[in-house]
Amino acid sequence: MPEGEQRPRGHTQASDRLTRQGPRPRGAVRSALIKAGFELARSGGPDAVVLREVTRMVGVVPNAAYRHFADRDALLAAVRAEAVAELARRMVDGMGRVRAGAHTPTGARLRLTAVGKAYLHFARTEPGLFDTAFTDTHHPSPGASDQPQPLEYLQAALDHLVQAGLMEPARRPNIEYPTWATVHGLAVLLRGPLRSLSDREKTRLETQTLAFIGASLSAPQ
Amino acid sequence: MPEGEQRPRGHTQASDRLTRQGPRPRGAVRSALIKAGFELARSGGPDAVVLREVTRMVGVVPNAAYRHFADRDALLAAVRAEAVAELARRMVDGMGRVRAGAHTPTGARLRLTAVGKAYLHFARTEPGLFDTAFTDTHHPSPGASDQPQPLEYLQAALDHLVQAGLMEPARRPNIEYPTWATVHGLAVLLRGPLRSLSDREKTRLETQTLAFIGASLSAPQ
DNA sequence: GGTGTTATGTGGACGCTGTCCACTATAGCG
DNA sequence: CGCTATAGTGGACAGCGTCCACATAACACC
Repeated sequence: MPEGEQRPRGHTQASDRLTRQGPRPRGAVRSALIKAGFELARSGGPDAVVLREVTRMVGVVPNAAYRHFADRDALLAAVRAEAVAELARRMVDGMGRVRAGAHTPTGARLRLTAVGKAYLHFARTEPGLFDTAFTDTHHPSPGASDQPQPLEYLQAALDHLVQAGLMEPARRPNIEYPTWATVHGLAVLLRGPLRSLSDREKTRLETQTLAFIGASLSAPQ
Repeated sequence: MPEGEQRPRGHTQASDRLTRQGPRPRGAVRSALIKAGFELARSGGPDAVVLREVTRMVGVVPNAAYRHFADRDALLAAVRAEAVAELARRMVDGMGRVRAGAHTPTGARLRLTAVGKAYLHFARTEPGLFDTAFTDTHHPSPGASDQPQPLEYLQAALDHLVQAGLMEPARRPNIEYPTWATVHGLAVLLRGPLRSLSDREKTRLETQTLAFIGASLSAPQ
């Protein structure tokens, strides 16, 4: 025991608030835990979201987390939902920067590539959050809708592609999954087996892959 | 201390071999550790490869592992190399079942889809090994060549596609990466966000995705 | 307006993990 | 035959997720 600072036990007093960091506004700890977990996930991926560290950042004892989450996995699920929401936000931002109307041929094409580029850019610049967004959490993800939001934006972009006449309607059904798989797969490979490629090569591969998708979507027959 | 079984300390004797499991054949422990880790990875993925459990399976004290591997990560890297080798084996098997020659149009096409199907089948039937094969291990993977072997089979299949006249040579350069990304991405998504799909739907998506790849590869211009 | 219930945070403990250090015994070389 | 590198043992440590018992604050209700 280093210093002789005696801390009053039991009966908590007003002056105690500063040292004990007693009660906080309702629900503040819960969101603070998620926020702290989000920052840990950003810098170190899902494995960096360690319960004791999160509570330490919030200034609370480890057990306090169990008042808000069943276990570490539930906390991670909440952080994951936040990471997914952040990815969705980036995709919307990317699409929003396209000036051409969504129903014009060029607009439809540009929006689709904008969605893909935003996805790949997110994976490259926020690897921790990207890994967290797609980690497995036996607990169901809370908050967000059951359907993953990012998929919806891709679906909309593909629908516009059909409406603009750049893709045959017969090819449309379920095509969002091969499309998503291609972009997602490249993002994963660039973070994994292909991580030693230069930034220049990575960018070139991203461009080639988006063209690869475009070639399949607008293939005849 | 439950029983009064006194174990001789220090000076090890012949009769001791049975209880102490003393020295084993040279290098036997190392490969046994990898094999045990491989089985753990098969049933529980990379996180299931816990050093103490691996040594327990081999019948050796935890510290013994440190005579063969720098740390848990090095052991995991060895297990990962084994998982990659297993994936490569499955791909060769799948290609080998195609009877048509590799240089005939139908043979080239069938080989490419056989490679993709083997990849997806591996991910679906051996999820633990699949995750392990693509886990990150700060240690470089030992044993296997620097280039990932599975990629080489894909490259060969694509080369045959060009030679058979089913793909324009101008489209060939680096096309293995978008192709790999598509198959890998689908495998990952089916284990992640799309895991709740029925087996029937998954199989249909796999078929559609391979067709998606084929459409892009053999697109004109 | 006092009282009891519920939500929230604390303290201490347990078993598990990866890893380190000191020690021992064997194998194979000279 | 002796020495040195190699391989295995034993004990320890800190950090982790989690559980239990307890203390306190806010809130509802009569």
